[in-house]
Amino acid sequence: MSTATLPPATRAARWFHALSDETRLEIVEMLSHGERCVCELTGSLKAAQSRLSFHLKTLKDAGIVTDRRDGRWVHYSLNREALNEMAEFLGAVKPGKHAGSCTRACC
Amino acid sequence: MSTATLPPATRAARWFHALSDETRLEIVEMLSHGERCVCELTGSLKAAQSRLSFHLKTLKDAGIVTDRRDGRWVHYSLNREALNEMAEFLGAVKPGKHAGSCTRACC
DNA sequence: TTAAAATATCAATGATTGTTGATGTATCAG
DNA sequence: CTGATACATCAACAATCATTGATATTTTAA
Repeated sequence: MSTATLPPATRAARWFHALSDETRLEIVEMLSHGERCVCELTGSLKAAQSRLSFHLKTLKDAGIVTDRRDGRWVHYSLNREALNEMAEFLGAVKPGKHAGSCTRACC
Repeated sequence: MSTATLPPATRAARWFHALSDETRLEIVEMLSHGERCVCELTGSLKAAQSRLSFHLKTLKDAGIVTDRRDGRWVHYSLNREALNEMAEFLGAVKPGKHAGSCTRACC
């Protein structure tokens, strides 16, 4: 279920989709403080367990978070690499990057 | 139709949603080379006109692009500010930012 | 070995989003 | 004024996504 082999635009679209939901952004915010287990997230975000699980899976499938089982708990943490690549994408796309070499075809 | 007054998480979710579609990412890529009119985008991306228009509206509503009418053409360009804020969000969320001050509640 | 806790998965449903083709609107050229 | 061009909007439909409640799985404790 890795996204590593997908074409770049597809990968990027999945990353952005994973962050396009407020609940998932809250999860990401919490994980930015460090690894958290699902029970902590369920407690803080007022969300049903299966809902949380769904959103965590969405984030995981997109490669934004990783999980680690420890006994009966599962701990989630952010994947720094994915966040870096997203930031890189945004940087590459900033206006002005290509200035000069880009003429317009019409109008 | 501005997003300026929305709560930050809502705003961020909309930005990310706007970039969660491959067609829109292609549009953004093209606009990163400079302002473009719809006819150029329609030509390059193999997409029906109404489809393009829909995606441009989505990007515009999210504040990612701006438009400028010039006679019978409409030119779109990237909104540098929004891209900066997205990058800022990603930077703020990178693991390690809060190291030390964050203890875990359980597990 | 049984029971309970932590989490995942599933099926059903509803909500949101994207696509298509048709029609509307503004602007310009003749 | 008329017709054509560039673009937006709309309605209908299809596809994707999120939510809920129920059930399954794994692990540990008693």
